[in-house]
Amino acid sequence: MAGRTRNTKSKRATLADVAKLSGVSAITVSRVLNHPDKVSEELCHRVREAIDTLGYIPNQSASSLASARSQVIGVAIPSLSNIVFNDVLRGIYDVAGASGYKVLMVDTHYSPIEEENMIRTLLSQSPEAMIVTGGDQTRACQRMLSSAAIPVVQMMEILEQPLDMNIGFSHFQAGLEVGNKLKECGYQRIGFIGARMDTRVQQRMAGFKEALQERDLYDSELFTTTPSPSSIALGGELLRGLLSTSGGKIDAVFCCNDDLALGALFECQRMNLNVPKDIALCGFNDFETSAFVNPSLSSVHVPRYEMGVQAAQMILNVLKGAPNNPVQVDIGFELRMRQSTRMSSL
Amino acid sequence: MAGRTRNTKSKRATLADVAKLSGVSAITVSRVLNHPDKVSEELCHRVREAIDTLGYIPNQSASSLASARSQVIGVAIPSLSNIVFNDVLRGIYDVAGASGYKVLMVDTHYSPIEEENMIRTLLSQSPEAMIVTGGDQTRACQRMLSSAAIPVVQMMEILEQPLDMNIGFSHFQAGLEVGNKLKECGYQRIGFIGARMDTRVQQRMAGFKEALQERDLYDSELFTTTPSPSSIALGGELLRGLLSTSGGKIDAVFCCNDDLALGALFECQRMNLNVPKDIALCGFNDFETSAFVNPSLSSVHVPRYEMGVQAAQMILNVLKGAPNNPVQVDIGFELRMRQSTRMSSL
DNA sequence: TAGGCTTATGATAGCGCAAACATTCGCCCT
DNA sequence: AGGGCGAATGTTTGCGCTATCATAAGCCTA
Repeated sequence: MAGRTRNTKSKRATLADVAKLSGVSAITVSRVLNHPDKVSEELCHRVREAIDTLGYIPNQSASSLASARSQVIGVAIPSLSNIVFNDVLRGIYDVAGASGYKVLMVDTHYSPIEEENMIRTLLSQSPEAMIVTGGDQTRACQRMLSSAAIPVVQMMEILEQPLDMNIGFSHFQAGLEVGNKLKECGYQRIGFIGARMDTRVQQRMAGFKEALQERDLYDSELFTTTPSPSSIALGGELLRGLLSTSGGKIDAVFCCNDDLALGALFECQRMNLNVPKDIALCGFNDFETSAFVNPSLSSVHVPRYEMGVQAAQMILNVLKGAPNNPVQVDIGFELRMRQSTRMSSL
Repeated sequence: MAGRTRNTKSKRATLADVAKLSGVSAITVSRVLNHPDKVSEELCHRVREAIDTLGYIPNQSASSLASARSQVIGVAIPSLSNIVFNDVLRGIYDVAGASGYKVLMVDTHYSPIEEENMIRTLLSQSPEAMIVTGGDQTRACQRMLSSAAIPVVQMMEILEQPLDMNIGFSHFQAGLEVGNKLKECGYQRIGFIGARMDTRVQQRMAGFKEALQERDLYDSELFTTTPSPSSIALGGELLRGLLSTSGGKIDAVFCCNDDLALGALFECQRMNLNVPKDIALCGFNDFETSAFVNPSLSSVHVPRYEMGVQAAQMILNVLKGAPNNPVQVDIGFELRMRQSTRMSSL
């Protein structure tokens, strides 16, 4: 019905309406809402009653305009499909929400151009702070963010030259450690499958490659990548492709994320390949499924929720005027080696 | 750096600044941005140059206040952890974003009380429309939504008495059909495990129960529920519990969602129970994993992304003044029976 | 008891923008 | 040539709120 009756001009109640009804000035009503300690209990009570009877809801636009405080934190993530960002978002929402901030989130679809436009849109809402993903914003976008003169957190990865604050971990290092681990396990013909290939995946791959090169185990033929978005289905396809082009002589594969890894695992099962005997698999991100699937999937665990929480906290600290807020936080990662990489001999 | 230099008062440029620099009146600049067809090409160009050099970004609060149009659509979902809502959100974002609307999303944590507060907050942003989940808002909340006099879509389920517009499907019917299907397959000792037990899960369970009762197959001992949020881990636990309390005499289990179902499946594998020979499993929501896991998991497919898309479209239609916009849409569902319920005899 | 202080409330102004109305100019028609 | 019209631009006003300053009343101290 609401949508149907918009013509009936029962204008939304304003501060002035509440003021009139409760017999005080408008500013007093404002104070009841924003600084109740500065108003006598009796008036406070009377005003609140008026607010209730009128169903008054403050107009945040007017408030923002008058006070230059929007109570909004802008967040830009590259994808809503990727569950990884979901967990981070949840952390941000939980912390920001608890402090009365609204979160205005945009999805940049992994495109710096789109990111620039979306961030411009976000900035038009006068956010008090911004949380963005990674460091490959366009120059124009970085300029906008800087001249907005608000706290900015770049998250998900550790950057050499952050715009302002930064939280994440080294994807290169993570890839390197996975590579080292697979070497340690004694695998000899080690492959890689990657999808989307955004900067973070590229860094993981670079680290992984470096680890393999160190013992001359790197074989470019065993590295398969595609710009397509990753999915379980794609993981199966990439694995099958890798097996066929390499003549099947592969004993371990690092998948750039758990979507691909699970897809690869399920595909192996359908091909009657034993994991890890015939082929070992390692993923990245450590989804809940990975710990429970059989065989359980080795992966790199990242404290995503925690990262969102801390990103928001860094913001709130600055907004509250905390003096020595950390500027760069390495939240780390953790290799979780499970059955999918256990050597049969062990 | 941005966060550190907020004191340097290089105030953000305003319309007036742009107007002065380009030698026109403020309203002309406004028109260049909002109704460029009403301004001569030459002026348009000059103004845009000034906008670029000043890095002008409009103040949406001021715009909203002056024009009574916020360009914001409010969305309330019960959980960010539940991937189900992710897909819906994505649909909403894609459609709303493409039409220049911003989405302000809140997470109500499955609590009507919290929902009421969050929706109050949302309404203070003067959204032009709202999309909320389900129909169990508090009375106060429903009153707020109605008196906001904006289009409202309640989504995820079909409601008897929607506040305004409504899109979803019948969870009762879905549960009923799953029950009928399992009966058809010849299962005799049929159980149910459910988590969270929000209204939609309750409806699924009710439909399922009705289907079983019809042939006297309902056994309350085989129905296990918990208010805890669902997870893969929990699915395993619930299944183990069900097997132990029922003395193992169960041949099929309907899990209220795919998290639980996958957890149950993995647990069966660890207990060396053959699915579907020893026990059949059916989930709900049809995650991508469900189609690829081995054995593949029967589930109820729901067009979530599509639902988000259509919810947003219904909103946009009303905002554009379309005359006969549908008020209630049943988006349906589809049973996808896979290996986890295939009788060995078939 | 005067002076200064705090506490509670109010009056005024202005945040940045767009709606509404006003003005100007050139053009067409008769 | 005069009236009428539309396109292009400008002026004024006010959206609803809060920052700022002003005021009034009470209270303490010396």
